[in-house]
Order: sequence, then structure tokens, then C-alpha cells
Amino acid sequence: MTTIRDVAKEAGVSVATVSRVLNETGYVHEDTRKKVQNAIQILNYSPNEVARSLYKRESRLIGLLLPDITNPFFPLLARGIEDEIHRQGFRVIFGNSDEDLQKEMDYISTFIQNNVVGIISATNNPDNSNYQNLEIPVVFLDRTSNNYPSVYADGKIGGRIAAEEIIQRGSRNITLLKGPTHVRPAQERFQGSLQALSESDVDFQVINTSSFSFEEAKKWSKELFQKYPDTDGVIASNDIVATAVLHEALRIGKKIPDDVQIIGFDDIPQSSLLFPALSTIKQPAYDMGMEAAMLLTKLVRKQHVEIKTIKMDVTFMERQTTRKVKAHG
Amino acid sequence: MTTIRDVAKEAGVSVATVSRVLNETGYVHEDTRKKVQNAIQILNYSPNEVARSLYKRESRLIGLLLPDITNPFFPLLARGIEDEIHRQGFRVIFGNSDEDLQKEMDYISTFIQNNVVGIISATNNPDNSNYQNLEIPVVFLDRTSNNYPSVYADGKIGGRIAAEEIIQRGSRNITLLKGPTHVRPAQERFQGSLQALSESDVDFQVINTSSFSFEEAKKWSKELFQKYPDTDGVIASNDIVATAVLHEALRIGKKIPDDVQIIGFDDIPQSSLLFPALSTIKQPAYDMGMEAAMLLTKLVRKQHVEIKTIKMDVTFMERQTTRKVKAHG
DNA sequence: TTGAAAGCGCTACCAA
DNA sequence: TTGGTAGCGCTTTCAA
Repeated sequence: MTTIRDVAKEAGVSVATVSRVLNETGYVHEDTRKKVQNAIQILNYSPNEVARSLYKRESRLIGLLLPDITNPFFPLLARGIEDEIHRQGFRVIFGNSDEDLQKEMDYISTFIQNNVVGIISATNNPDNSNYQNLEIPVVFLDRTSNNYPSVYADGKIGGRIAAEEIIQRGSRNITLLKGPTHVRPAQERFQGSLQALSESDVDFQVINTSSFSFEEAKKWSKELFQKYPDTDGVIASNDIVATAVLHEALRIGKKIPDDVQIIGFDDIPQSSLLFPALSTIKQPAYDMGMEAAMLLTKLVRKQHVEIKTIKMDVTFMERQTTRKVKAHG
Repeated sequence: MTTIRDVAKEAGVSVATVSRVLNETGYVHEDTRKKVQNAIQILNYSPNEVARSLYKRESRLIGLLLPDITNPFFPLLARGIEDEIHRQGFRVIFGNSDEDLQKEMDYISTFIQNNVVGIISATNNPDNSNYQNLEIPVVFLDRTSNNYPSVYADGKIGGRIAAEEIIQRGSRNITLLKGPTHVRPAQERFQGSLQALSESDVDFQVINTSSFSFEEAKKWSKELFQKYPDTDGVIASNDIVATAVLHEALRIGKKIPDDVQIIGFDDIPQSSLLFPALSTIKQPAYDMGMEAAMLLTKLVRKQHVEIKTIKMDVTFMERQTTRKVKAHG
């Protein structure tokens, strides 16, 4: 391992001078700079981040806490974050929390122990004490509170759009899947749909679904078509659940979208790969990650930020589980 | 920020003693230990990993380099790694390389700068100089060479199984998709299939596919059924490509699996969610990640490891894009 | 424009 | 069984 000392010796200057050229701080004569840079080259030196971090009491690391990277909504988010963070010269320490508060706490404390300069967390518990007395900025992502810097998609509007689109495309007897009570954005979508539905003149019913697991969703799907055989439109709590509904509908011989229309939520990558491809409300996951990273790095750099709560637009992705809108006239 | 000094003062002992109880090294009287632990409690102290890392010249971090976490094969891998690494008390710094050597080099050097104790890398270039003179253990994952510690699935056998299964299930005119030349495991599968096919008495043809992109795969799928309309079996280079083939087959009105059987490779989570669900050769991604993490931590701890090259078994996942085997007799 | 030296928080040696 | 202290590699004052 080659240190700043070695470079100083090689260049015939003091470590202070080497540090100056490394950090481009203070005065250093052009000739000296060249000597130092030359020595750095020769020795193939790169500074030890750990020593730097110890002295400055801050690293170039940020902590990223996601519920579960195998949930297909998160890879794009993570990628958006990592790309932007990387662009800004930071690196990410990553952990899966499984929405477990104890695990969250563990990770946060190791983040702190490693001098991370900021944290991005997709948690259901932004108000938990885990996050209270941190001396570093935290940005909440997706599952979010309004009291802290956060980036999230507009679930209320998303839910509303889903309902409006499915009605406009002809469903008259709609089943709405509620989604897990403890997942805030799921509840917002649900409320959005519910409201639109209640303002309309279609029949509808609600099925309470308590997780996003595909296996469980299969059961609810069976239940759905047994209990409400006249359903001609389903608004699912997310794309995984929508996929299960689609399977079940196909299995029992329903024509999609002629007999039943289905709308999901999220637009995870596989939704467009289904057959028929799933119509859904898209959350711009990659961009959300990028925005969160940009917000965090601004906060880290103590730059002034006008808006600490970024609400992202959602869009209806028209694919093959919904019918075409009839042209007017 | 509370330091070891504060704890020492609070407990009325020296920092050396505090360090001893922290690390459970050397002698320390039971009463003293209690005093110290009490002080730690009171001050809610947790040691600074950075200072520790600086002194010991090693952190509790490992570096993880994946081509792209949004490629659906990798989240499960990543999760397997992270779970095991976490269990062993380490954390992971994560980066996407996009299979770009420059980016790989960047990440590796920041890993080193942060004193990581080991690296897990899924790279096409394990023999690249990036990895040569590292003083820390590296485990290669998935895309791998035999000269270094590595964990990979048996592509040769996988390819063979795919061919054998599709033949056994009745395909007589098989199209084999080759997969990107620069991706080693893809070529091994291809070779495995090719060999089995050439030893059999079925007709077959090869289409050269140069990436795993879904969009490109759509084009090849069109080409496939135009050029070889009599194809009654397709062995795809991975599940993404198989999905594209499935779409195209369905689109032009083929019955699956009656007219055409399709077999993929990987068993990414969405494959079982397709309709019809995709038959494929499964790579045990989660377990591969776990094995890689276990291998790495052993190497890090300088434990003796018999086998540094772990070949994982692949299995045929029979789903709905292949026919049932007829019972004998 | 440069160098000497203190100190970031911790571990481990040596002496008591 | 405990404490003093050097030193990990770096940055930053202060003095020259």
C-alpha cells in the first residue's frame, strides 16, 4: 500500500504539499505540482478514503435502505439512485430491511458508524425514532411522510386515473383490491380509486388484500371471480397482484380485455412482457431514484433546496388488458 | 458524536480498557467491564468503524460489482449475497458496471480506497488486469473464469438438459438461439445444447443473437418464425429472449406448447408469471449469491477452503411452454 | 509557497 | 488487570 508519505518522499516535498495538490487547496507552485503529480503516477497512488473520512468526519458514502431488492419495483429505483450518486462522486452502502424495524435500525447504525454523509430510505416508518436524531440528511422514498425530505409518486391521482380509465373503457362492475393497510402509498391509490368509483355510476366492490405476495394474490383472485362472477373490471393494488388476477381470469376462460379489464399499479418491467401486456399506472421508478439522489446530494452539500417534498407524476400505460376508448362522434 | 474517550471518562477508566471490553480482548475485571458497559449504555455509544478501519487497515465492508441490478437475474443474486454477508457482520458497497471495464476499474479502486476486505464481481473479464494485483480476495460470480475463486451454474449441462427435454417432449425441428458471444455462460449453454442436438436425430438451426435485450429479441423472434416456419421447438439463450419468442409465437397464432415448445434459461422470477408460464433451466440465483458470500468470507478470514470453484446444479423447471412426457408402456 | 506537527477515533503494544 | 501512548493515513492550521 502506498501512502501520501511515499509520494512526498518520491517528489521530494512534504506530505502537506502532496495533500494540497490532491485536494487543490491552498497555494502550490506549478513546478511542485508537476513533481507531485509525477510521483503519484509513478507510484500509482490513490488516497486512502478511510483516513480522509476519519479526519473530516465524513465519507463519500451514502446509505441506501430498501425493503427488498428482489421486489421488482426496486431495482429501477436503486439504479436511478446509484447512477446519480455515482455521477456526483459518492458510493452506496446497501441493505435490505424487509420492512423490519430492528433491521432498519441495525443498518442505520452501521451507516452512521461508517460516516455516511446521507441516507435514502424506502420505509413504512419514516416517523420512527430510528430517523429522528440523525445528524445527516435523510431522504424518504416511495413510502413516505410529508414531514421530511421525500420523493414519492402521486398515488391518490394514480388511483383516480385507474378508476376513470377503466370506467371510460366500459367496465360497469368493478372489483377494487385494497392492498396492505400498512403500506401508505397502497392506501393512497386505494383511496384515489375508491373516491373516483364512488363518484361514478358504476357498481363496485372491495376485496381486502393484505400483502403483495404473488402466491397470496392467486388466492384472492380465485375468491374474486367466485364471489363476484359478474366483475368486468379489476383495479389491482399493484402489478404483481394484477398479474395474479390476469392468470386466474385467463385460467377460467375469461377473454381479456373483452370480458374483464385489468389495471395494475407500478409498471414494473415485466408488466409489458406479460401476454396480454398489462395496462397499468406507471410510477417513474428510475426517475424517482434519481430525484431522491439529487435531493440528497444537495442536502449533503448544504445547498439551498426550495422543495423538499417531490411528488412525481404517474401515467396511465395503455396496453392490452384494457379496451380501446371509442372515438367520439 | 460520542467517542471512546467519553466512555472512558464516564466509566472512570482508560480508553485502552474500553477498547478491551469492546473487542473482548485481553483481561478485564468483571466489575470494570460492567462499569464500561454501563457507560456505553448511558452515552448510547457505538464505535467509529472508520477509525477502527484505519488502524486495522481493513473495514467490515465488501464490494459488490454487478453488471446491472435492473437485469432481472441479478436481484436474487444480490439478495443472496447481502443476506449472507450481513449474517457474517459485513456490509456491502454496491455498484453497477454495465460491463464497462472503465467503470469496473473505477469501482474497484474506490472499493480499495474504502478498505473493503473482499470483492464479489460478476464480470465478463475476470482475467482483466483490474483484478490482478489486488491484495484482497475476489470471488467471481456467474460470468466466470476457472483460474480464480468463483461460483457459477453449470451452463454446459444446462444447455444439454434443455435440448434433451425439448426433444423428449416431441420437438423435431428445433431453433437454437445462440446468445451474446462475449458472455461466457451464454456460450456454454449454447455449446451444451448444440452438442446434444448434434448427437440427436432431430433437425435444427441456429440463430445468432447478440444481446439479451427484449427489444432486439422481438426482432429475432419475428425473423425466427419467418425464416423457419416449421420450427416446433425453440431453445432460447435466456428467459428474456424466450419471453420475446413466446410473444411472437402467440401473436402469429401458434399454440403453445402444441405447435411450438419453448425453453428459456435462468428462471428469473417473472418466468413463472408469464401465461403460459415459461419452462426453463433454473440457475439457483439466490443460492449462488449465498455461496459466493460464504466463499468470500472464508477467504477473508483466511480459513482453509478446499474447493475454490463452486459449480452449481441447474434444473429443468417444467411449466407450460413444454408438453408432458408421455408415460411409457 | 512550503513544511512541521497536531489530531481525527481507534487498537495494541509495553510497562506498571 | 490496567493505563499510557504510538501510530494507522490523511487534512489543516500555524509559522517560516
